[in-house]
Amino acid sequence: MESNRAFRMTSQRRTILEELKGAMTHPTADEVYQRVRRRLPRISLGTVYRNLETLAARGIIRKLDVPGGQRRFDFNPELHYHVRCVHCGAVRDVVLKVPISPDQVLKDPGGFEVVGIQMEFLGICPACRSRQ
Amino acid sequence: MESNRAFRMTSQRRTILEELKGAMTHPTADEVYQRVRRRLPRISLGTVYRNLETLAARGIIRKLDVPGGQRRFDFNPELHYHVRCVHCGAVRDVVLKVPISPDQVLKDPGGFEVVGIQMEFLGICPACRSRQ
DNA sequence: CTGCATGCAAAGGGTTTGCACCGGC
DNA sequence: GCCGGTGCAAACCCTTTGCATGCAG
Repeated sequence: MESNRAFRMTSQRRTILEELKGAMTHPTADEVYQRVRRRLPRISLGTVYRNLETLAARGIIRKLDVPGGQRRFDFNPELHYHVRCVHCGAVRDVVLKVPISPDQVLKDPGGFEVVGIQMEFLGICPACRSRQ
Repeated sequence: MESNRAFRMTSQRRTILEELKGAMTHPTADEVYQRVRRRLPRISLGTVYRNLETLAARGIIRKLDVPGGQRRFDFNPELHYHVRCVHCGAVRDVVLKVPISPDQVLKDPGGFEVVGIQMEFLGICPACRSRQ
């Protein structure tokens, strides 16, 4: 997860981190871009993507590869789980009763060496519920 | 899941279904296209996409929205789970010991009305394991 | 015949990348 | 000053769509 290559804290990178930390919403790259642009109007979307990628590769933030949707980013790099609103795509953290492990639930791994679970809950967020 | 609009069994649609049934690999749209093209050389990729979409909307096949990857299609429309190879992306069915429900594992849904789980196991497929 | 399905090609959305310049350290 | 980071724009990949034509029922 960590690399030894030099790592420069540019103003762009710092601002991206700050905005990501300030957002509880697990924003998409474009949402991060829009927020950061208010403070650094000349930043480019490419820079946002490159930084989110770099920060995720170093384990500073977490990349959420949403099934069939836009990628989102999470300031909290610790392993945890999410609910995603099936209407608007909003993502929020959830807490499990007990940790879940593959061999707890898996009967037959079909010849694969299982190394993890990708799990996400689907739901309807408060805003979308009241909107109906 | 079902629609009342007329549903024509064209040769393209039939061939796509047959090839999907014959493939145990949960192929991507392009993989289906390549297979079908051997039998119907003039078929277009757009037709494959449209048919896979239509068939999924009618519950005849299942669309697998893979996190951070290409969409895949499953001939079996029943709810079941998959392992995905983190190296080559191959997908295979797995069997669970017991069914899993959201409120079994979820402590705090964070205000969401939870309607489902999206779950996928990650692993290394036999082919990639022996290749290492 | 009717109107859904097709082939083709162009457009679309999200993400990545090549390149010359910029600026942390 | 070195070399990683940036802005810009073009390229990229996968998927969707508009349109005229084809063909199943």
